[in-house]
Amino acid sequence: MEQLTEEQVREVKRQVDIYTQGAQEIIPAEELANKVAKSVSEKIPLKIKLGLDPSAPDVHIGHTVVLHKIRQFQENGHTIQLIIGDFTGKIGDPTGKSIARKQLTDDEVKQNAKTYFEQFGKVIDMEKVELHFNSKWLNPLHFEDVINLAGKVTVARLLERDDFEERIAFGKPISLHEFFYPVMQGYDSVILNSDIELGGTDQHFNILMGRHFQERYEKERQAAILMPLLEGLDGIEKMSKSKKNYIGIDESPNEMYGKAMSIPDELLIKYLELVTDLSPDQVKMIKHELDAGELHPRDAKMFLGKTIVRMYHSEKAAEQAEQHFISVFQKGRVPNDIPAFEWDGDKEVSILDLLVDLNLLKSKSEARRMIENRGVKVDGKRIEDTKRNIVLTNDLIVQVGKRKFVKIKMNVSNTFE
RNA sequence: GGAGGGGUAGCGAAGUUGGCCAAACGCGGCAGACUGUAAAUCUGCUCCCUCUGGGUUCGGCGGUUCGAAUCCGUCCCCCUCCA
Repeated sequence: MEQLTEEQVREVKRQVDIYTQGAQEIIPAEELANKVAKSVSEKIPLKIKLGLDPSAPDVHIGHTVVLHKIRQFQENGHTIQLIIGDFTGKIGDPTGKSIARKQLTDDEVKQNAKTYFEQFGKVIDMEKVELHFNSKWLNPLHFEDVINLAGKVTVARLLERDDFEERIAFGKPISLHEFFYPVMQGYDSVILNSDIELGGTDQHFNILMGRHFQERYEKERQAAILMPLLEGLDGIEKMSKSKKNYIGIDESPNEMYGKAMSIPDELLIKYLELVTDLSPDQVKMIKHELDAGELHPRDAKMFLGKTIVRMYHSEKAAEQAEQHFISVFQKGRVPNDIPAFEWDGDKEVSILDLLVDLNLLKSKSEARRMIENRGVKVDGKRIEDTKRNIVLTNDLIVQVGKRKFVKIKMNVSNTFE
């Protein structure tokens, strides 16, 4: 490699700093730096690989951790290789569970890929992405090719994978074809000549397989950037749809803002680093102010909420979400965008029936309990008596807990006076 | 194919000499207090209803009994060990 100019050295450092931010692990760090250096000096973009599982198209901000990293590479002119693992998805990965994951059809894969795209577009520039389906090169392989490929890795090596190791220790079965998942993923890197592969820390083993196979095919080995898995709103478990601890990137501004406010303080910096478009310096500054006690954690979190809403909606929406939050939660006012409920029942009903009919609570028993727990208000006044009857009027506001509101809209046909 | 263990509320887990069991306890969840929709803490709730009482629950079905999560029969499902 030629000697870099001083300016180029600075440029390399700048880029490396960005790519390193928030990463859990870089394997190996020198190689990443070297690759960037080479790219800068020879003005050739790096090929950045990201594999996608085509079976889970519900995108939440946990998924965007890796996307933000992608975006940083994009902004510096590198090439992004998005791989839809359609071949892998069609086989169906049982991954140790007794329930074998269902196999996806072509149509489902396509549909899921489309959903990914629409949503990914909010973080990265989809126009500038190279898209690959790995069935393109995996499908045509003959059994002989597969055997050859399999000959390039040892069983001992494959058994190093944590969950394989674990399953053997616990006497759980491993199907032979499961060994091929890392093999296929590694082979993808060979085909695409990837320079860097991105992934969550759970991809550690698979990404290293890419290095292994590239070496066996006498290619330059890719470097790995492993991003931490983002904890959800509970601060404990990994963010996931099923745990209901996620912020979906399709959610409304108020929901996003509110959810951001409810993350534990300990996660604040991590969120700023991993799911916002703030620069490393901006995050550092906030961290410094927090540590110095100059910035209230609540205010920092409000900034986080605003930033997230701004990214997925707009500056204006972010501003409004903040005003909404201040008004409703800090000052305890009733929000102004309460869902309306068209009421065409009787004009006077028991409070229990009302709560159930408005879908605020599931059963009358639950409604009774909620009242006994002092969690029900009608027009701002707490209901104490479970036997109470409510006379319904237009715009009457029924509230359960802190966050559930419904506004009654009297059906015209039923309004006699 | 053989031997054994088990299926209890969202989860984990007691209870199996029949009544005191709508079922301990923990977690989770919800509400209230305190707050910053954070954490910690405290309080209450957590099957349904016409609620100081009533109804339906402990894998399914059937039986014994005044009375069964607990006993018997049968079926379904899960797990472990041996082959």
